[in-house]
Amino acid sequence: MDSQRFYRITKALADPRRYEILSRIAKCRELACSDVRCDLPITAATLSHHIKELVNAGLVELRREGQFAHLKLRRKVWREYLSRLGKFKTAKF
Amino acid sequence: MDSQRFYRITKALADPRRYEILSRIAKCRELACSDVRCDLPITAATLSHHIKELVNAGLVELRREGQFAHLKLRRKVWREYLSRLGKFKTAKF
DNA sequence: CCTATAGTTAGATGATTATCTGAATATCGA
DNA sequence: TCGATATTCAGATAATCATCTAACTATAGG
Repeated sequence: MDSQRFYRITKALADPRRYEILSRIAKCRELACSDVRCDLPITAATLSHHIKELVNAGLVELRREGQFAHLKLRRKVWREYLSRLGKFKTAKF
Repeated sequence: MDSQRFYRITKALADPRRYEILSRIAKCRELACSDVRCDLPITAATLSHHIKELVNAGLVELRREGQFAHLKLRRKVWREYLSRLGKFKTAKF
């Protein structure tokens, strides 16, 4: 994982609303935007903005099918992110 | 680790400069502010601001001794953060 | 005491960004 | 074709925040 992706992911996680959105996506195999939003107090436009950030960061994959956009966590990327964060502390104290 | 601390940490990591600062602190047992800053292109005031965020997030411990403020990564908190992030993905796909 | 060094605080500024509204596009079902 | 639903886009706004300068406190060493 290169630094640019790493920082984009870190930034993407930093907004609580976006984190919640990602969390919902992660709990399912796949989820449509409208299902993500169901009881969140945000407009569709705002959700669309957050989804774009998550896709840009490489954390979420978007598959279009008819009227729907299906979202999926890219679990490999997520694992790579955790792995890089885990290597952060190099010294052993 | 409660949600407030979790979000503060996530936010604290989201600025690349602050991440670099934390990274420097993590590589040592303890480090003075001036040593953290040595070759960073920021003013002492800016560093002070970042340090405050890291301390507020609970990631860094500050020990005063004479003119110096010694900084140390709170490794237990860091481990707890990683652990919570790791539990993020509950579904198994 | 004086000066240099370490760090903090207060206030200003400019950039980023989360959110909205309103309009647009696309697809589906009747 | 018409209306409903899903999503996106463009532009505006308000909040957040990284950074600076300038002034401040505190300590160490002559």
